[in-house]
Amino acid sequence: MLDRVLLSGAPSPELRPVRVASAVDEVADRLLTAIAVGDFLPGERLPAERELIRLLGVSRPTVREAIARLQGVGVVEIRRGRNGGAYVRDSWTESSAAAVRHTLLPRWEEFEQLFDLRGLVEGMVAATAARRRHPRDLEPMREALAAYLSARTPRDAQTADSAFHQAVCAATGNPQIVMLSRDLLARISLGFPVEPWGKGERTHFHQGGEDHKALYESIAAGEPERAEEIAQRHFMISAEMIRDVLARVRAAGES
Amino acid sequence: MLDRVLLSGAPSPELRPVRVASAVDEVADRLLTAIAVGDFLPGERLPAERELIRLLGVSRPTVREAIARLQGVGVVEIRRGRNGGAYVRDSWTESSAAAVRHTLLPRWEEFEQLFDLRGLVEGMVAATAARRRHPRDLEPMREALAAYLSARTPRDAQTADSAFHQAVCAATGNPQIVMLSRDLLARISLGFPVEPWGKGERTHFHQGGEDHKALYESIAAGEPERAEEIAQRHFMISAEMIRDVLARVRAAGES
DNA sequence: GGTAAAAGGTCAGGCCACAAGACCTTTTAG
DNA sequence: CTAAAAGGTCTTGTGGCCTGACCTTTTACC
Repeated sequence: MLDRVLLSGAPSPELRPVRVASAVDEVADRLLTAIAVGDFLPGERLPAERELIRLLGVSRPTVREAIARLQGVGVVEIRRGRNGGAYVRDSWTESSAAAVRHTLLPRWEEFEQLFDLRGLVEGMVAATAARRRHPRDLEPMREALAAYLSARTPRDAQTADSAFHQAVCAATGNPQIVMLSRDLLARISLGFPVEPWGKGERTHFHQGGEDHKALYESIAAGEPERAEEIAQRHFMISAEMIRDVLARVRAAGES
Repeated sequence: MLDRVLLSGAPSPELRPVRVASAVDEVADRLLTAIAVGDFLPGERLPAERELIRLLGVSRPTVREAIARLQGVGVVEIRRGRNGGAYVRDSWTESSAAAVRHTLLPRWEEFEQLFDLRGLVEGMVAATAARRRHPRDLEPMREALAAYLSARTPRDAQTADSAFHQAVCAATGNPQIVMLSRDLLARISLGFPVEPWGKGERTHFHQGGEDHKALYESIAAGEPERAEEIAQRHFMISAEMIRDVLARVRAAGES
């Protein structure tokens, strides 16, 4: 009802102007999402152009322009010759701080809402996983947890962290939930690497380990309320860290 | 991890083939969604072509082809002359039963997952609304509830129902939640009208009234657990009805 | 150390969906 | 009866994308 007044007389929110996503837009978005979600970690190489053509089903110029955009924002670095390709840059937040300021800060309110939503959804996911958990679902969680606790490098920790949360989602037995969780992660991470934890945040890192352990136990024990509470708090802290990073970026931009 | 094996060697789910949505696809999808969500009820007329051009920012041939598709599936009926336009057909499920069978049945598993997800999400929404409710948020809910209880025609009930659930979402204070809820509704309703309740389902209708009343009261009283339980059950029942309708369609198709 | 393979870099030609705009036809309110 | 408001039709122009061939750079491997 309110929409009808707010949106310039449009009888439905669906009738807002259409933004025909071009193929280049789509590919650039996909690649950026894949990087943000952690499918390609800093230092790793994206598939070769001709491989991406095959995977994505688009032409080479399209892929090239998409990659050129990522390069333009400082997300990847192009190397030529054999073993060349688009390499994800280390800690690309710093190099693209300017881009972050221009892209993210104006939409900050939206990000706060997304943080909130993600906390709620992941809480719900954890509770549901605790209710429906099946013995065979616990196995991957145990594995990921072990990998996380024994991780030496931030990269390993990140991979294990991702695997763990994915395992929790999978334990709900609903693929749509996995997709929703992944989508939220992508929308939140579009501006910065998955876990923007520099060297100083190792402490949180370990606290995160406690969180993961407690979350696993509450799910394994079938305690929905506890699982929900832990997950929600966990993702709140995660959001808090990103806020800190952003605050630093903002400060750096104003100085 | 598993994805890397399952998806034909793709290193990331984001690298599946791109489907560049054409402008026509997008517009047709928007219109169908708007109808499915109940922004345009049976018997009502869509905005005129030239109006849609203005709203959607696309060219006339594009709008025309999109509308032609809706006509092709039997969703709208075109009338010419003054006061002409695309009118939403009454009970278009029946007229397009064949389309339903070909479109929906193959994806039935996905729909079951969406029903499940919707129940969980709406439960979470209700609980959150109960926790965060603000006096000014309760007003629209009361209004919609009153409208629902005093509705004479199914159409009025439908409008009020939609307004009520939207008000609950709004009470969470998070616009992203409103969008998520709307998106889920759209994805579920894409095949059939919002509330596929024929004359025989009036009983459920009334029970729905009880649900709405109880939901409002638990939110107003600030009882998250009760609100969550009511909402979840409410949407489970809703899903059950759609299952019934589909079962009937399937039976009609096999006979 | 040479060479071929594997990557990125460049370019030209052709196609198709879409945008813009003018104009025709049908219906109906007034 | 007439003009307005709708859908129906057509033409023309353009931009984005695909195809495909070829060039350049680097490096693994013989």
